[in-house]
Amino acid sequence: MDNARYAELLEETAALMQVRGDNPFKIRAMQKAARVVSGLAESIDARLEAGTIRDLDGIGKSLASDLAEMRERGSTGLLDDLRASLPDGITDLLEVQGLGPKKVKKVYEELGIGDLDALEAAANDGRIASLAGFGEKSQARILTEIERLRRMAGRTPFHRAWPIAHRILDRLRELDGVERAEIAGSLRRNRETVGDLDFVVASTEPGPIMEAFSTMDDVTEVIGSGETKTSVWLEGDFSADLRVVPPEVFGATLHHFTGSKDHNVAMRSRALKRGLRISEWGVFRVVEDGDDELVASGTEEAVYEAAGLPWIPPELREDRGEIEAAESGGLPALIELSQIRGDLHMHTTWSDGRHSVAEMAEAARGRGLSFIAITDHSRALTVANGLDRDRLLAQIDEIDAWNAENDGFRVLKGLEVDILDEGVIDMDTDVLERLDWVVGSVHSRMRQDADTMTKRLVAAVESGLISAIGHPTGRLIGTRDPYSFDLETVLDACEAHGVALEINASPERLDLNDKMIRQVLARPSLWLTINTDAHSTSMLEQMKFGVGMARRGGATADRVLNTLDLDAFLEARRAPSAA
DNA sequence: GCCGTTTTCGGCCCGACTGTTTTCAGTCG
Repeated sequence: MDNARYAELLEETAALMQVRGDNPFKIRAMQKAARVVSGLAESIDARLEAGTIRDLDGIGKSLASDLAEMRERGSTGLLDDLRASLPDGITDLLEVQGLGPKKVKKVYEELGIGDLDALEAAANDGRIASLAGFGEKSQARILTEIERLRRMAGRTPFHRAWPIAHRILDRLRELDGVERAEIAGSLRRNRETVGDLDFVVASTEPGPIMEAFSTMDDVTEVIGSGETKTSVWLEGDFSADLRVVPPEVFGATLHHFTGSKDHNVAMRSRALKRGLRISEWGVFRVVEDGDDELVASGTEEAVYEAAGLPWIPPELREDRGEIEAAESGGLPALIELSQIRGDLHMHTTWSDGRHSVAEMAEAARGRGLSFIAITDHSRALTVANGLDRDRLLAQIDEIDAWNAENDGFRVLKGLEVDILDEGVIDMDTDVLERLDWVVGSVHSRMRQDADTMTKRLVAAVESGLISAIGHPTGRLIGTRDPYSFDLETVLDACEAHGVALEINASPERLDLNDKMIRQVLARPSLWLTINTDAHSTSMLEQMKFGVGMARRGGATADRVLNTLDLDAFLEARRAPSAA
């Protein structure tokens, strides 16, 4: 059973426990376990077998036996009981904004409502408003929220949220009285999907700023507005929160709204043990029989310092051990965009790109890179005008000619070669051996079963003809699931043959993701590469998204092949040569 | 249910905001 399934079962258990009204601390323990399991690089199965399951933070005696039972029969006694006593669709009700466990319990117990359809019907005929604690407004809100829930498919993919967030940020920064404005929330943490957008602004005059925010073009509805906080719905069914605070508390507020929630909870309970209290208003020393004393609030660095910690990069703030690492001086020096020297996956007009080899080279040089690899598609990808043998040979000549005329920047000869069925490489070996760098990618028959796909990828790696695996899971965030295969088995092969794993920086892909990056990092001999897969000069700027995902995975520059200078890179890469 | 720099019991983050309320419970992040 894979970790995601364990996490689902734990989450379902936690959700049902909420509706049943179980001890909130037990529920929190269950939720934490789900988070730990889903973020774990190694498999739960392996941990259970090795007897090391209880070494995990948040997994005690009871959860260890729950996990063992899940492995054995796909459920637990507790989960069976919960499922038997509550209707199937009841956890869907928790997805309705404004309905929490208490209210769900109430509508279920008093009206027998167990799914969204029943809730909608009850709201339509007025039964909700007649319940104690509910009223006309909550009933109307439930209807609009159900409608919204049915329209949207969960969290917003990063690549959709990012441009909108930056447009709003730019507007906020132009407003009078705004001293600082930043994006917070999961977008700042570079998560691949975001629940909503969060903005933090420093100003002494919140009123006009919140007014301007709530009347922006994109706003379809104001959800709420208080003295310091405004929440709105935006076009496209996702929400945005704005918090406006005095400049002297900006750091504490930015920290608070960057989250994650779990990171904040962990920070706060840690602070409590040191006689400190942390809120969005600052770090305070708790004073008995008096006002708590402000210790820090201006910058995030000061907040962490007051808590006895170094600043923790947002990408790591998920309560997955980063606080302990910070405490022991073990935080990784995460890779930064400025450390990237080359881009090893991009397309030109030779296949489906919009710009020529020379244009891509000039644009990359203009961005401060010192080398790129041109990796157009191979012939199997006919829809992308893939290169056959002769056209690739002609491109090689063109690149040689460009390099001969240009100093101080190098264009490497490459190919994004299709990995066909059974791992067959879609180009002649003698041509591949003339290339500097070959990205092997799967673009066809993606729905093969895990065993077939694993063998296909392993065979491609074992050919010796590829330098890296491109967008290794094939996923498109929110659109196409990753194909199923066993990453660990493929990594075994990559270790044996010196093949690198790509972090494809295209924001629709972000592939590998953070968890898989950690799996790669756990094997010290493996290299990562971070590449844009640019199909135009402007797309070269997407490198930052790949770096963001690498940072979430905990990657340091010394594990990323394209942070090396050209000579070191050429020395370290797998040069294509038949195995 | 988990956990330990006030250890094996007794705690477990914190504040803003809303709606239904006459002082606060519930939700959210």
